Amino acid sequence: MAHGDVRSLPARRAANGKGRPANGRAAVRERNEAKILKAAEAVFARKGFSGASTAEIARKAKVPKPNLHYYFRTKRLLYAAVLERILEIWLDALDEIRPEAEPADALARYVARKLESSRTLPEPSRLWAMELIGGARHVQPFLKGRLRRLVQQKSEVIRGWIAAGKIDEIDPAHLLFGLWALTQTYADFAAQIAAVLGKDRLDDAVFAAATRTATQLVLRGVAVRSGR
Amino acid sequence: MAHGDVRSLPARRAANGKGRPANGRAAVRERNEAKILKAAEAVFARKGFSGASTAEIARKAKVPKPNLHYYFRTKRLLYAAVLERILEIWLDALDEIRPEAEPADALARYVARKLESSRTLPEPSRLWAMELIGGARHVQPFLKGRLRRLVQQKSEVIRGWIAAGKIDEIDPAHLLFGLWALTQTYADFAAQIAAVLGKDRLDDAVFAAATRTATQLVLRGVAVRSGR
DNA sequence: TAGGAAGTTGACCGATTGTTCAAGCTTGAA
DNA sequence: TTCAAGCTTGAACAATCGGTCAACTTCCTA
Repeated sequence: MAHGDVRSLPARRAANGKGRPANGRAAVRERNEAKILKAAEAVFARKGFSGASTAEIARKAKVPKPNLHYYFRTKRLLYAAVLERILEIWLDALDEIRPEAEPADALARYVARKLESSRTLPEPSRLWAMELIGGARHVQPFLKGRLRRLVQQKSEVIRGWIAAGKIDEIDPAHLLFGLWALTQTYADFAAQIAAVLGKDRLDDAVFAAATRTATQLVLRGVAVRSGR
Repeated sequence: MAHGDVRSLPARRAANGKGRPANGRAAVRERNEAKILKAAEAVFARKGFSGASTAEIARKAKVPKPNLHYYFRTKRLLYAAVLERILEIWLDALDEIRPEAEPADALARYVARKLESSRTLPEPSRLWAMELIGGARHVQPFLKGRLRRLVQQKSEVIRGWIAAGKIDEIDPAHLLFGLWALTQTYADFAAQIAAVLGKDRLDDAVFAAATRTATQLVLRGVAVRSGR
């Protein structure tokens, strides 16, 4: 990642393991960091890094501004911490793409999971999109490293499916780009989709139709031969 | 649109019709406005509305900062002027979707045109994406009005294709959302795609593969029975 | 229970934000 | 040739920017 370790200001006794209720120094720290991270995520997602102001984040998190700098030394480190949290969410669904899985199941489940996280966690997706549109300066190492290797690895799985005659010929990487696009659009461009559909927000019915449509495009698009 | 008429500061003798070479007051104005709009487009596309600074736009356009305010009274009006230019580009390709067209041709041509503009004009697409992610505050009237009507109208065309048995059952609006997503991702998220593919920029080969993959997903996805 | 680290916060820093102003320059119409 | 309208621009505006500081309170530990 393109940032120093945030967890080094004071020593971090960390984890707390047990779901201890709410006491002790560590608990205070954990609670405040969470409050700030959540507020930061929302503001960065709407305005991008340079558009977001620490004052607005502090206001939304209901802490005085110097408190932000106490827990995260700079705006940039706060941004890095928010991005780091998002990476895992972003990658999570990809483990549906496994060699031994049936392509129809795997792809349908992947689409469903990605759409589900567009529904329940739209802000991380939007922040990620903002970062990429802005040139991905803060996540370049991740993209060129871990994500690139992961895509190569999953592409190998898809090529395996093709070789086994389970799906039609298709460019594996571009299939993945398509899957990302088809699913994240419902988080990133929710405002457009809602307005066009004449709704205030994207409700369950919209996501049901989205899942049906995206799944159909993908499964028929790669001509999955179901079964065995 | 969500802005006043920019063209009302002094009287605008406008248009110039003929491709007159480069003289006269109107020509100076036209040239400077174009310079500023181009620079503004690039900066807004990278930073969003609130993240962009008029100083950076002025620097990039190579004009003193007060000159910006002479031609576009405020930052917001400049932003509105940039957005307005983009709307037409955005809608243009949609006229491929016509009742009398063969679905296979129409959809393939639509995908190709959209990908072509992702390749040649990525910045307008990115600016549009930034605006939508940020909540679409400046383009809400357009989305709920003109775009909504256009989508309803094109959905009717697609429903016609379905009724005529030319393509399979599918939700027309979500098919359009999918088409937008599949094509604009190559402009909006170019940084991610390039990094993952190990390239510096998206070259012609990438766009060729993108066109093939997206077209395949769409055409097979809706099971076009090629006509005649 | 005393001491000190951890956490909180109002006031303030220089830099940058969008915007205004007034003075000067350029140019086309009379 | 005149001169007002159009255009240019350095200087400066209040407001906000990210960040610092020192004084204060809270609470764990020895």
